[in-house]
This record gives sequence, C-alpha cells and structure tokens, in this order.
Amino acid sequence: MSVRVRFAPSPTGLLHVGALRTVLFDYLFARNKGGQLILRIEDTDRTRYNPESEQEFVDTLRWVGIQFDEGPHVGGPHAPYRQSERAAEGIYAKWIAELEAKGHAYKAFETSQELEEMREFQQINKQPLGYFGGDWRDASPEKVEAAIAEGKPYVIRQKMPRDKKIVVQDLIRGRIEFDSNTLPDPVLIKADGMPTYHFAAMVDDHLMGITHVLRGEEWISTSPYHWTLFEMFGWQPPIFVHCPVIVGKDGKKLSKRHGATRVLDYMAQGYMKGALKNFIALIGWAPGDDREVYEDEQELIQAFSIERLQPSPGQFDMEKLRWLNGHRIRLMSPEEILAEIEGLLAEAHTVQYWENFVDEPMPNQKPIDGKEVLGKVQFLVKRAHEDRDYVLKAIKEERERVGSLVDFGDACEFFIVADDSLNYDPKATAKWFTGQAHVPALFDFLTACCENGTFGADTPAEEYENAIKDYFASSGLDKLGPIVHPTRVALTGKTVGPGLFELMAVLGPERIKNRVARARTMLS
RNA sequence: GGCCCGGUCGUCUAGUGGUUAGGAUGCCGCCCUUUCAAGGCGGAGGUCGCGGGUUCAAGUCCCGUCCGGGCUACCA
Repeated sequence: MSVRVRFAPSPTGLLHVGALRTVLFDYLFARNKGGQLILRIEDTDRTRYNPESEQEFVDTLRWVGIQFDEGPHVGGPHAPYRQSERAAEGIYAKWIAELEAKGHAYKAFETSQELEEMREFQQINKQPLGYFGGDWRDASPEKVEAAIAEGKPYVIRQKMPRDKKIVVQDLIRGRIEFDSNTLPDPVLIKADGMPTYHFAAMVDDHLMGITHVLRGEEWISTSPYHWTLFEMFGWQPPIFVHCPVIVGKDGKKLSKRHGATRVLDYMAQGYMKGALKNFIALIGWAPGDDREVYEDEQELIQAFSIERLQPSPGQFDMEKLRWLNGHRIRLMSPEEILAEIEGLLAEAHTVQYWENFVDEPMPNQKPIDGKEVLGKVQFLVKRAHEDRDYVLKAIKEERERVGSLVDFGDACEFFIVADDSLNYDPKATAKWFTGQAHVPALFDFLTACCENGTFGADTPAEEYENAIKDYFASSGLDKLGPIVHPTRVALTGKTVGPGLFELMAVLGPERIKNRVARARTMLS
C-alpha cells in the first residue's frame, strides 16, 4: 500500500520550527516512498481560530518548497480538507452516531462549572484527575432523553474501556502501555457540535487513508484514546510516529527568548531554505553514516529513513545553522547568490521583519539596527540593477566570510558605496594613517599608478600585486604590512576584508584614485 | 500527585555485547597569508545520568534510582 502522510496544523498562530520539522519529515518520508503528502487544516476550535494563520502556513510552506499532493489549495479526492467544512458536511456527526450506536460514546450533561468543582474535589482528595463517568456514562436512556428534552447542553464522550491494558505501537519507541483505568473519558464532540482533535483527526486520518501519523511527542499521552477509537470503529490504526521536540539552549521548549521560532524569520535573516531544511532534518534524525551536508535535496530524500528517527529531544544550535548556511553560500556562484538575495528582498516578510526589528542586545554587544541592516541589503540590490557585473565581483570576494545572505549588505558596502561617502573606521585610520611618515609617498605612488595606466580598468589582481611589491622593494621598508594596511584602510575604510590585490582589481583605478585622494585629506 | 516519554564530548549525532567510544559544529593551536575569513592539518573536550546485576566481556541486556520533559481542557 502506498504511503500517505498528512500535516495537520491548527490555524491558531505562526508556523514555528518544531512544526516545520514535522512537515519536513512527512515530506521526506512521502517523497522517499513515492507516497502522498496531504495538508489538512484542523480548525475545530472556534475560540482560538486565527484567520491569518492559514495564510502563514501557505506562505511558509511555499517558501521552504514543500508541496502537497492534496489539500485545501490543491484539492483532492477527500475534499474538503478543512475540518470546519467537513463538520458542516456532517461527516463527524455521522461517525459519532455510529459510535454511540455501538455503545462506545455517550452524552454527558455536566456544566463546565460542575466539572470545575469535580476537579477541585479530586485534587483535594488526591484522586486521579479527569472525568471517569460522572452521572452519565451509565445513565439510563430515559434519563438522557429527559435531559435532552429539557434542552440541556451536552458533550459526547468516548467510553473508555475499563480494566484493560492499552498498548499503542509507536514506530520509534515501540510498545507504549497504558492502564485504561487511568484514562478519563475524553470529549469527542463539544457542546457547540464541533469535534475535538481526538475525534476529528482520527476520523479524517482513517477516511483519508493516512498510513503514518507523524506528530509531536506531546501527543503520546493522548495516543491511547486515539488507538482505542480505531479499535471501536474496527478500523486499522495508522502507524504512529511521535517526533521528539526541538528545545532551546537551556533545554526548555524553543521559545522567543532563544531567538526566532517563526520559520519566516529565518528566511528574513538570510538563511536559505535548503540550509534550513538540511539543518532541521538533522535534529532527531541521522543517516547512519557520517554525512550531514546535503546540497541536493534529492539526496536527502533518498537518504531519509523513518526508522532512523531518534526518540530524544534535540537542541536548536544556531551556530551550526549559520555554518551550514555559510557553507552552502560558498558552494554557490555569485549569480546564484545575487538571485537569492533578490528573492529574499522580494518577500514582503523580509522587509517587515527588519523594519520592526527590535534587538535585545547581549550584555556587551552593540544593538543591531534592523532598518540599517535592511537598508544595506536594499542598497546592494539597487546597485546590482545599475552595475550587475561589478556587484557580482564584490559578492565573489565576500562570499568567504558570510554566514547569511543579509551579511552581504554590510560586507559589500565599501565596494558599492560612492567614493565620497565611504565610512572610515576611526580605529583603522588612527592605527594606519596617523604618524606614518611613509604614507604620503605611498599615496602619491598609488595615485600615479592610476593616472599613468599601471592600474587599468582590466588590470588583474596579480599585476596590482607586482606593482605594489615592486614599490615595496624600492621603499626601504622591511615589511609589506606598512604598505598594505594603509592602502586597505584608504580603499575600504576597514582593517578587515578580502585580499588587497583582489579588491583593488575589483575597485579599479577610478575608485582607487578617488579614495586615495580622500584618504590623503585625513592624514594629520 | 497520577500516567507516559527521554538521558553518549557544550551542542547535533554514530554506535544493537568485544571500538584507543567515531564524525560534525563550537572552542584552541599550526599551516596558508597583507588583515579578517575561508580552506588544510592538529589539539583539548565523554568515568556513555547514577547504582546494582547478567556475562569471560555492557554505552549496548535486566532491575532500581535520579534528573529533564510531556499530558492530566468542551486547546490542539
């Protein structure tokens, strides 16, 4: 039988990295097995429903490049794929009626206040918490009829078996045993007529022919309800796969204080979908050999095996993500990198993210100005429209020292900025300009080279190197540093960056001349 | 409290009775070099949560224990 898996988010908020990992596993598994991936929207809780949420899922999944074979936006043989719409079609009503007829479900008429009091009583008397039958599990038909006739609101509960060992099979943990006497009767249909997750998800999983249910491990404790529901209907249960959670640096569930949790925020920060997916797949899964870089997604799909999922929770290590992202950038051509940066800026969320960015600066770090970060990347793209070849050369030189796409904004800035608005780092000028007697002559030499054609428009880096080393030989200096460093500061305003000769070849004589002239005015 | 799940270098992990416990990241050093990186090479870092057992042999099997986490809603 063909593998069918589903991603079934509840549209209550944003799509975070934990959920991404679950869909990723769904996706990798489905593609590896040549099966189908289904999107189902679990919008049965009207109180928590967030109308923008579904769009968030669609945007995020589109960005990461996970496509569904069936779902609300692509249709399919089991439509509709939103549970609110399925409820309206009477799907759940039909199946709950069958369950009641079989005696596996019953109506319960307690008010929420009565349930509250019951819980308090249980707490005080150290009894197991939960609804184990109350007045209604074994109520006579007449009593139930009377309550209905009175118009009392009710829920429908699952009549859990008693004195029974319930064994749930989990693919990565094996048998999980529960004593049915510790399991209260869960609500299947709420007073508003809507099904709970426990009911709707299982009915749909069966109806949609789902073979493997991948979900977070927080569902383990409710899995015996789900398992027995399948037994009550006489349906073949799917294979349950409870994925471990992703936690933050302190071992607690990943939250805002660990950094971004929203998947789209990683996009905005310049992490590429391929790197993110590669990284996230490796939390809780490993191929078994020592491989961990998958440049080609097809290879990741091929390597993926659901049996190799791990049961223990994993931490989200930003440093490693950054490394993987940078590694991937280095594998790309400047053209590909520029295209990625342009694509990134075309995403509305990127702009929104940086414009509203509020940094929580670490103890002794200067805060990040989101608008400045964005501005630099936007400037890079703007300059790319004006002079694409030039910007590509700058990207090529800076490719070695970035961890994310947005880093190029700052890294390439000195290349693309107008000569008269280049920023000079005061510490750099203080170190290499002031009190350096040989620097004026050096600047004269550089200017002369620009004017006499030694530095031409197409002069390669090696010739810049030869010219400067010749000058060094005749200068009487014993180290190349005093020549190279002031030149670097004059041309870039910084002490760090690409190789001097390479960056000179990119800048060309015009810019070199202008910048040296400006630097000269800063000599004191 | 009850019921479940988990526990190998800081982190992600390999490992299914016999390995000097391997790889990656991060950290440190060396090489390269005009700087910062990148890259190459090397190093430190693990009494496999702890305690018992089984066995000639245990990270691997069994029991206990501790710690962490989840659930205990008419939320998912």
